[in-house]
Amino acid sequence: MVQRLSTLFVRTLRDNPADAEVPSHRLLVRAGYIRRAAPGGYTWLPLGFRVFQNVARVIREEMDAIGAQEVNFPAMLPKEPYEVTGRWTDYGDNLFRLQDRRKVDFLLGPTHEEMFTLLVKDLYSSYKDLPVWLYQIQNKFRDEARPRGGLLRGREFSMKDSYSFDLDQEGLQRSYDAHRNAYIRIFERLGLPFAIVSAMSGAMGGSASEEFLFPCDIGEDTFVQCTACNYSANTEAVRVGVADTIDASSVAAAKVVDTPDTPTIQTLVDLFNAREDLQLADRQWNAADTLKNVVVNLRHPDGRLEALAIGVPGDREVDLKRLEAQVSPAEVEAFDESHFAANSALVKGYIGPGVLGTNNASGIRYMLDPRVAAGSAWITGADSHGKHVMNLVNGRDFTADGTLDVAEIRDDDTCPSCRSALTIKRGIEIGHVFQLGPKYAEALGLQVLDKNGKQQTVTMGSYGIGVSRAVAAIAEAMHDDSGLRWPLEVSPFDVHIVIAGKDDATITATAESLAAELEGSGLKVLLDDRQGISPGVKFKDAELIGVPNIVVAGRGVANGTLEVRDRFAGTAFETPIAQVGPQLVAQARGK
RNA sequence: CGGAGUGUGGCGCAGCUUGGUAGCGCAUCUGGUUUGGGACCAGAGGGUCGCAGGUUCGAAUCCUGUCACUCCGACCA
Repeated sequence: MVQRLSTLFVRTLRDNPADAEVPSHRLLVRAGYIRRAAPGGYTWLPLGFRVFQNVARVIREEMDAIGAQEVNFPAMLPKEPYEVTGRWTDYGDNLFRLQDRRKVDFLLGPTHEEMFTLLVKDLYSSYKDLPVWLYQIQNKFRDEARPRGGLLRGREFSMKDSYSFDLDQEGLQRSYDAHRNAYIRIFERLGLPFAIVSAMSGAMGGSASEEFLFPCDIGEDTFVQCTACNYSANTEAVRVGVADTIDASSVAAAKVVDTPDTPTIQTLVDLFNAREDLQLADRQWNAADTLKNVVVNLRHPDGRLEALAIGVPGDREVDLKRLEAQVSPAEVEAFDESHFAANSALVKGYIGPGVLGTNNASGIRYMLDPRVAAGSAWITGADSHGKHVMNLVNGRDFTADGTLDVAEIRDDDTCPSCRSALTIKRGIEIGHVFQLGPKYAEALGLQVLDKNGKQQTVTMGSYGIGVSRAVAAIAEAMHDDSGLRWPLEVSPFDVHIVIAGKDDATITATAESLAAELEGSGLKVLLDDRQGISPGVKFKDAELIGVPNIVVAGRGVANGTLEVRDRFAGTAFETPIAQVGPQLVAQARGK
């Protein structure tokens, strides 16, 4: 049925809502696609819900095409499975917990690995049943500390999550590749540009993991791409290779230097450059010649607190996100004055490898950035107030407990794969594929009998797409200054017909007849039949709403033409009335 | 959770400094004029000023608390 704008449940806004900052959020609210209903929760209005359903349809078609089967779980889940896997506590404050009238604990599902695992365990027990791929499109709940960007990060949001179950790693790899390829097709159909980057698996556990990121300045994820090869990774997942060993035989013996008033790396470097006896023959000292030792506390899941020291070149900071990702599930806390006071070996501001390490005075585990090559010489703390030591050689004068790759990644850093330069970009995570491995199957006892009649633990994969987030991402990617622009595949309507100009029976009849013709051919039509509204308002609304094809029935009708506009190309053609229908139908068929 | 800012009809805002019972634009309704780029005239409806206390004869305005929102940071399949 032709949808008339005069009866469509919508109210477009002339002004931007004050609480919306990012363009997709502003436009989705202004054009009447969504309304905020709760902190981090949005209501879909008819226009928005059509787009949402279209995105979901594309996802369904591609998931079904690879043989995945759709199921649907409740959002309110029992605590027990999540206790077994530890996520009842590991998920922390981000988990919505609630109790029933008898004080029994429940949670609102943030993701459903446990439930899918138990479902398969419930029904299947033979290798002959595998592989099996199940998915659902469902609202997820996460008590985000800071929802933002409207649909981009909500506390209740729609996610397509699928799960694969295989007998072995080769099977898992096939399942993973099938989903990965399906995701590529999905995002291509949605018209979303994307980068596939290596990722950390985070709270999900498991091993191989890649993210689909929509590159975009307002994105919350930072990733690197190699300028030469196809390496790309979330900055949290970038792994710098361990530097080659350097021959240290010509390095003079380590020497302690008095360095009063050098609280920062810069003041230390300045002092070395100012002292004639310390100056270098061929260049200035710089921050990269110093070894900075950063001490943090790790809070382990069992509540235990462990101090950890990290040695990084002085020109780099420790990237807390990268650190958190590396030490997960432990959390990073500050090492404050009271902790310094409790460890007398540490001299704040002058900490050096002399006391760090499990076998040294502080007893603190000491990890080195992989850039700190064996055989490299450093200026670093001498563990005595106002003193540093120079020519301290890694491997000769000190050893660490291992390497830990958590220093910040910078533009122009070296690609771990081909040694060319990396560039840093931001992106919105729109999809994520994981090889979970046996973690959940093991925890929940999902086993099947193999050919030999022996119990085998199943290996799993998990694959997510943020459906509501994808709607926002498309809006973000496609909009222009006048409003939204939807690819035909997801547009709420195929054609937006505007009745413009003076009230004229011929114009109205022509528009009505075109609308009926298009609907008859299976297209979805939005007809702006509002009366007493000036054409300018209708044009502005049409551009704001963003249906890609706009047909204007107006002054041209007297000469036998309609104006056909392309929202993306910005073009407008006067087209003979009889040609308009067939032309739009052909375009829609070819989409 | 830390820092900054903001809460006044559906949306955007003024009023708050100096307390006196709420106003403007958009949107909505009625009538009329208008009709190819967010028209005009006349009239109308709609707000316990985020919430709860307090001060005061009197609070949108001052005080305290609280909730929510936005931005930056922390956090975040």
